[in-house]
Parts: sequence; C-alpha cells; structure tokens
Amino acid sequence: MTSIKDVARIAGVSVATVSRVLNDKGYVGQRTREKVEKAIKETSYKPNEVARSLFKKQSNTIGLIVPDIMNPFFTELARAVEDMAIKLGYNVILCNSDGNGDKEQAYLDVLKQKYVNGIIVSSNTLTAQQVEELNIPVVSIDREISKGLPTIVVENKKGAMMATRYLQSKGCRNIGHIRGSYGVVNAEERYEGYKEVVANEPWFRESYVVNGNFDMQSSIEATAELLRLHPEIDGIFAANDIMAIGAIKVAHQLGKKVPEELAVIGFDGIKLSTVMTPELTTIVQPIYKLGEISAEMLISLMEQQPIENTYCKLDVELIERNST
Amino acid sequence: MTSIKDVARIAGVSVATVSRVLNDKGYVGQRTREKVEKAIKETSYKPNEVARSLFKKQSNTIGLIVPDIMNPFFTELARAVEDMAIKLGYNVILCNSDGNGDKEQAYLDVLKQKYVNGIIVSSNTLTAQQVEELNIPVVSIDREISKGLPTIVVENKKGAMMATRYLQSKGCRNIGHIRGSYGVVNAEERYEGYKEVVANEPWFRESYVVNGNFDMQSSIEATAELLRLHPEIDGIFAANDIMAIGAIKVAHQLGKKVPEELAVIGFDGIKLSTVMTPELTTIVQPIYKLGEISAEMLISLMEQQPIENTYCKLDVELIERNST
DNA sequence: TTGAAAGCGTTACCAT
DNA sequence: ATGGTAACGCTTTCAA
Repeated sequence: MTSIKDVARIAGVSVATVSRVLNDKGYVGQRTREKVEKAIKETSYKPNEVARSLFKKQSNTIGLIVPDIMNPFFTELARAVEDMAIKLGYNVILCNSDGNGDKEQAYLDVLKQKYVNGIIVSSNTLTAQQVEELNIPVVSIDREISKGLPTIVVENKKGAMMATRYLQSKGCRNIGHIRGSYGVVNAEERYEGYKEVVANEPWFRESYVVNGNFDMQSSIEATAELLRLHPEIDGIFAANDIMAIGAIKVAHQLGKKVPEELAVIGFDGIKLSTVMTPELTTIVQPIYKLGEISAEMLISLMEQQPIENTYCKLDVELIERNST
Repeated sequence: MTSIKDVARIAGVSVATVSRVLNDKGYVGQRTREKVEKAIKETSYKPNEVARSLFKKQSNTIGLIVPDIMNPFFTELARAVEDMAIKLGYNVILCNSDGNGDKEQAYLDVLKQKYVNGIIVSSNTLTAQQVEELNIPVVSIDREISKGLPTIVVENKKGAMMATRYLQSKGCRNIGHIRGSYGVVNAEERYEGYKEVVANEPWFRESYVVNGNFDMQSSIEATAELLRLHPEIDGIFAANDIMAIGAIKVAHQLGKKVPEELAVIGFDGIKLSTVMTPELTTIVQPIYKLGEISAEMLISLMEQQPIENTYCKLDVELIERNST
C-alpha cells in the first residue's frame, strides 16, 4: 500500500504539502498542487483511514445497535440508516443485541474503542447513565431511553387508539389485544392506547389482553389461548404485524374466517404485510423515514451542526386492507 | 479516555510493560502484573482499537457486501455472519451494493482503507482481478466469482432438478419456470436444472420460462404473462421464494386454486415461506449455515489457519408444504 | 524482568 | 507557499 510519504517523494514535496492538497486546506501553489495530484493518480494512492482516525479521534463510522436484524422492522431501519450514512460519508457497524443488556454494553464498549463518531440504538435495557458515560452522540430509535436524549419514535398510543376505534367502526363488539413484551416502552404505549378505548366497554376484562412477545410463535400460542377463553372475540389488535400474521394463522386453523368472523389489525407496516393473503390492515409507521431521520440527526449531532429538534415523534397512518 | 500512558503512570511502570500484560506476551513479573492489573481495573481502561489497528494493519473488522439486506435471504445471512464474527472477536461493517458494480468497488476501497481483515461478498459483477488486487482475504458467497477464489454456494442445479421432478411426481403436466435475473450465476444454474428435466417433454417451449428478476413485483408481472400465454400450466417452479409468493398471489387473483389447480414451488427456504397461507413448498438452503461457514472460512483465512477446503457447495433439501 | 524508543500513516502547528 | 516535526495510542525490538 502506498502511503503519503511515497506520494510526497514522488511529487518532490513534503508530506505536509500532500496532506494539504488531500484535505484542500491551507495554501498550496497551483504548480505544486498539480504535481501532487499527478503523483496521487499515478500511485492510485488512497489515504489510510485508520491513521486518520487515530489523529482525529473519529473513524467516519457509526454504530447501529438493534435487537435483531431478522425482525423486518429493523431490517428496513438498518437499510435506511446505511443508505443515509453512506450518502453523508460514513460506514455503519451492525450490532445485533438480542435485547440483551450485557451484549449492548459490550457493543457500546467496542464501538467506543473503535472511535465511532456516533451510535444509533434501539434498546429497552440501556440507561441514560450508560449512554451519557460514552460521551459520544447517541440517538435512540423506536424506543425512548430517557427524556433529554435524542430520540426518534412514533405515535404509538395514538396509533393503537386508531386501530382499536377502527375495529369498533367495523362493527366488532369484542376486541382482544395481543400485546408486545412487558417492559418495552412501545408495547406499553400501544397497550395503553387500546385500553383507553375499551376500558369502559361493558364486556372488557383484562383477560382480553394476552402477551405475544412481539414474535410470531408466542403470538400463535397467545392467540389460541385468547380465542379459547373468549370465543366471542370478533376483532384483534396485535401490537405488531408479525403477531397479527400469527393471529391470522391461528384463525385459519380454527376455521374462523378472516375478516368475516374475525377482523385483525396489526402495527408497523412491514413489507410482509402486503404479501400475504389476506393482506393485512395495519397501522403503518414510516420505517424507512425513521431510519433516515435518525441517521441525519445523529450525523448533525456528530458534526455539531445546529439542530432544531432533538426529539422527533413521527405520525402513523391506518392502511386499510383485507384483514378487517 | 484513559490511555496506556495513564495506566503506566498509575502502576508505576512503563507503557511497554502495560502492553505486555494487556497482550499477555513476554515476561512480566508476578508482582508487576498485579500492579498493572489493578491500575487497569481502577481506571477501567480499554485499549484504543484504532491505535492498535494502525500498528497491526488490521482492525478486527470484516466487511460484508450484499446486494440488499432487505432481501430476506441476505438478512439471515447477515445475521449469521455477524453472530459468528462476534463469537470469534470481530465486528462487521454492513454494505448494501444494490448489485451495482461501482458501489461494490467503492465499498471495497473504503473497507481496505479501514484495514478490515477480510471481506465477505455476494456479487455478480466483481471480477477475480478486482478481488485479487485487494490483497486481503475475500470469500464469495451465494454467487461464485471465479474458480480459485474461496467460495460458498449451494447445489443450485440439483435443487432445481429436484423441484421440477417433484412437480412432475405430483402430477403436473405443464410446468413453467420463473427464472432469476440474467447473468446471475445461481439464476442460470437453477434455470439449467429446470431445463434439463423438461427439455425433452413434448409440451416444452422456451415460452414456458419467464424472467422474474428475483423480486416480487417482477414476478407478479411475469406470472400474469406466463399464465395468460399458457393457461394450461399446472405447475410453476420459481427460482426463489419471493417470486413463488408473487406467483401465488397472481393465482389467487385469477381465481386459480393453489395447489389444486396450480402447484407452486420456490427456492431458498426463507422464514417468510412458512408464515403465509398456503405455506410454501420450497427447496431449502441452509442460509444461516451458509453465513456461519463463510465467516468461519474467512476468519481462518485471515488468521492463516490451515484450511482444508476453500470451496464449499452445500446441499439443499426439499421441504413439502401446502402449495403443491 | 523491565524500560526507552522507533514506527504505524496521518494532521496540524510552527518556522521559514 | 512550503517543510519539519510533534502528536494521536499502541506494539515490538533492542538494551540494560
């Protein structure tokens, strides 16, 4: 690999001068600049990013910590983050934490050791203190870590209310809820939204809510239990699309027609929701947008650009398809 | 951030000694070692990876270049690679190339500048020369770049033959094929497998093959065209699962019952294929395994460990579900 | 067994 | 306008 010294030697100048033309900084004579550029081209020299990073204490890299990239929500998010990062001159290191706090901390540590400029994280276990100790920009996405930290989330409660009311408007009389994991902020918010709408209904009892852990398998079990306990249920609001799909599978197995006998609505708007039959009615989050905005915000923070707003709550939208 | 100098000062030794205990290399007195370890703990010192990388010319990082992480096949692959990489002490930089040769080269360049230890890549445009010029270990996955380069692929042709023969065994008399993009090795191989089985059938004509470009939208269009042209078709082999799902959607729209009137078989075995109704019969690749093996092989190469085999062709399996 | 110092490839300050 | 050089934080050789 050719280094800046080689270029300097070939161009007959000092390394300082080469560095100046490389970064377009400081005075360089026209004649000299040309010589240097020629040498760079000849050797197809590419600056060593590691040496640069060591000096600058920044590596032009950002870390992205998500629970699991296999979850389609995070897949799309990751894609958006990577796209925006590249566009603005950064690479991204991908980290799957499985929601495990120890893994998260371990990732934070190595990312810091690698001089990443900033980190985007989706976590429910991380504390504000852990984040602040890092002393590098962090934006929290999908799940709020603490007021005060830069955050991008969506209108979870509002979306949940929309979903539940929509089911009512479709004539559902008994509406169940498959909730997401306990302790996860957005699961709680969606549950609250549902609760607020149905709390005063005469039929409502807490047993209309079951835990689906945000994944398909748990949802299948939870739905089976829910429908066994409450065969009168004619509408289900699932806290995410994967769980909604699981619920529909169970309905099929039980011979319940969707949407005629059981209406199902999800939350997220993952691509998957349009490929199945029936296509899923759902509360759509602007997932890609979430990722883009989080990357933009993080990079603004990293580059110390003036930033209007460090807390961003995006709106959601009900898309009506064939499962309701 | 505390540096090795701080630790040395606190422990009352030289940085060289600290380095020795850090890396457990060279002689260090028992007493001294304890002092140093104490200082490390007190300051919760973490070595600076960038400085290390500069010296070592290696960054404990590998690059992963895929066309698009949104394709479920690559999602699972990425997850496997990341898991294995972490397990063996490496991080991974994620790169989405969109199959664009320029982006691929751009990624190769920055990865090299960042001193990644090695790269896993899935590409049809990259040449052996481009890869060799890098002078760092590269393993090619899912698509072969050139004999001689480390490669992990699956039995594409065999799988395609299995799929087509299976359709025959199910009583299909006229079998169409939705092929993957032209120029992509595995698309060609799967096409060849199909062709080999049906070439001598009296009904066979080239118009039984349409191009679905490996994505759902194209597949939907291609399938519609195929069924319009050949309404007699009662079996379809799609070169991947996404296209198979698209084909089933079209069948639904046309009122054709799957599998009664039209049997559909896919290729890949992505998770998605089990969540839909009907569940998809498909040729399952060991996707996660592919990712694991590629990471293992790459890292063996990087660490110059003795390596048995640099070309790995994994077997596939037909999983019968409800679409056939 | 330990320490001093060179070197990894840059950048930025200070001279000239 | 250009060059010399310290510094970034670490590892490793060479001496002691």
